[in-house]
Order: sequence, then C-alpha cells, then structure tokens
Amino acid sequence: MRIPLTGPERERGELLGSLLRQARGDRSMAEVATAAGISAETLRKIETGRIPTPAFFTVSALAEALGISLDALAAVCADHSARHGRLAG
Amino acid sequence: MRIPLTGPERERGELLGSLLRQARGDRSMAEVATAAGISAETLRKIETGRIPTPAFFTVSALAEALGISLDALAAVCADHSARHGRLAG
DNA sequence: AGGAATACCGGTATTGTTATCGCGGTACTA
DNA sequence: TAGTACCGCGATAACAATACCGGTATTCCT
Repeated sequence: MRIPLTGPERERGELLGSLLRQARGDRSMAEVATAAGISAETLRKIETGRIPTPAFFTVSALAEALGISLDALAAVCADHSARHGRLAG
Repeated sequence: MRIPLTGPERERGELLGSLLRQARGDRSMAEVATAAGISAETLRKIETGRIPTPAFFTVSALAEALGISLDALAAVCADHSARHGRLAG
C-alpha cells in the first residue's frame, strides 16, 4: 500500500546524512548519539544514508546536539529534491 | 527490539499536530496536503496525533507549505519534552 | 612483536511505526 | 439532493530504530 522510496529520495537521505556527518566534525559518534538520546548504530545508519527518511524528532535531537538549524538542513535537502523532480520534501 | 512509545512521547506528537493544525488556519486539509505532497489522510493523522513521530521530510514539507519554521516547531516540542522528563527530542 | 582499547563500517535480524488506501459516518452549505 | 470538509476504524507494504556479529584501522601500553 505504500510506495517504495525512489532513487532521488534515497539520494536526499544520503545528503541529509552527509550534512549531519559534516556537522559532527571531530566528535565521536557515541558522544553525539548519547547527547541526542539515540544509539550510535542509529546515528551511523542515518549518516551513511541507510535510513533515508528518519523521524522528525530524531533529526531534531541531532540538530540540537550538533548546534545546527533544522530549517537550514531542510532547505538544502529541499533544494536537492527540487533539482531532481519533486515539488517538496 | 524497539521500545514502544511512552506516554509523553505520544503527547509530544499531539502537541506537534496541534501546532500544525493551528498553522493551517482556514485552509482545507486537502489543499495543504497537496501543497506538501502528502495525502489528506496522512495530514489528518498527523494533526490528530495518531502519528506521534512523523518522518522528518514529511514535517519539513508541511512546514514549508504552511510557512512556519522547523526550528520553532522543534523548540516548542522540545520544551514540552523537557517538562516531562526527557533530555532531548 | 603482542595485546588491548577506541572508532568506524557492513550485514543481518527483529519489533514497532509510518504512510497509504478504503469504508462508513457526521455536520454544514447550496 | 448534491457537494465539501472532517472524523474514526480497519488493513497492509514499507520503513525506523535497535541489537548483535565480524572486520578494519588507529592508538597505546607492555
């Protein structure tokens, strides 16, 4: 009943992951994951794009732990989506 | 392997839904849902809190369609979480 | 050199949840 | 009667988040 994710949607997930990865800098995965209240394995999956559409509150907690803006994050991903044929996302 | 959502987590989802509902104002569910690229049924479930932890890109598309800030949205929900015993979320 | 600790990666497995569609019901309006 | 808008419940494939396993590379200590 649910449409599987398309290629661009998975690419968008990889982009989101790379942005979070970049924001983490030199900090360890375990440190950031603990600060965000999630497991290190989940953080790794998100950063590598293996979780293409993570939950809102998960990304929110990560953004707060990393000190970055959710709007800026979404803007970059929306721009990517716009360049690949989606209206919003 | 996955822990079911707690009471406060579901309350946080209801809060998020009420904020989106408030931002929609007089516009119809169908109109906003179409603008965000999701189905009206999904929007209704999110607004009523029956989807306590929606996907990041779903909320992102809704925030853009409604003209509201994701950071402001997350801040209100994080404040709620803080008042009910969670570190972040 | 040998051993231990940290940090990241890839894959697999599992349970809970999302997002969708469908049906019927209510209220308001023309 | 017809149309619009919202609601509640049921059903289902796809996905999220977690845990566990082994593997690789680096660092540190003996």
